Amino acid sequence: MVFNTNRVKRIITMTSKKESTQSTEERLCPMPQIAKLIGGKWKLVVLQILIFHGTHRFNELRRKIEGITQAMLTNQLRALEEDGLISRKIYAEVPPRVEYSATQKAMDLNEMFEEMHRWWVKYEG
Amino acid sequence: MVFNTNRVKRIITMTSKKESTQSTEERLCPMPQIAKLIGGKWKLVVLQILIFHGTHRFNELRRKIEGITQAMLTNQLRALEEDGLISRKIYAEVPPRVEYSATQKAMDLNEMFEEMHRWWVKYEG
DNA sequence: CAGAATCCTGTGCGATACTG
DNA sequence: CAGTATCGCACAGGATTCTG
Repeated sequence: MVFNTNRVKRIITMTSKKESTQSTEERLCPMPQIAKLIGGKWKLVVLQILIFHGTHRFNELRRKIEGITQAMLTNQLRALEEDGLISRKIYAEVPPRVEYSATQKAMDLNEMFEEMHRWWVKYEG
Repeated sequence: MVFNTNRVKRIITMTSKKESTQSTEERLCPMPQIAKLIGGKWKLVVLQILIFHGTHRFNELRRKIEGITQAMLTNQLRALEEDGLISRKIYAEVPPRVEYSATQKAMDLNEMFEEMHRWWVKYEG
């Protein structure tokens, strides 16, 4: 083991409220549920942009995310909004303007993104 | 912005090798590719177990991961092995024994898991 | 501009049965 | 014990068209 064993133990302890009947899947933080929040092909991309590059309009996102269709972007934005990860602000203008931005809940994912990024640079960059 | 802006700037700088033609998706670390490595319904679950709970045999994993089928577990383990995230050690015994463990590459994801876990506890725990 | 509404397709995922 | 081998479906993901 190269990583800090104490930190690992602490995490395992934190997560094991009941010792006996629960599966490992439950005692650790439940990845399937996390996958629902940030899984899929686009959610991490959208979050990354909104977290690190600030508020964007719909078509700004669309242009920045190569390969995504309008429908998919709409879907992902709706899902993210439902999960409280992004906020949607509509301006009563003509032409209509809608701005998307990361909520605090999403902002707090930035540390995770940083770790993910360091890891990526180390092994795939 | 609540989070540390300097760190954010540093990350953006780190990732932008070419400024001009590349999409944001490419200038930041490419989430679609990361999703290929650790995405899907089971990979994070398997990795979490192997990283934080050490080496496991096939059926040990199977028992710990509620709801997974043999076929799926095999698939995910093969994929993870191909990506260099887990190692597979076969013992020439009867009955056969195969042990799976996290590689260093996977071990280095533990910080990301920790951040993910802190976030989960804060918002969903 | 920012979508809604359709329709369509690939494949992620799973159930089941069989094997060295 | 630790797998393969099939089969099949639901659903994520996508192309296209229409609208306030």
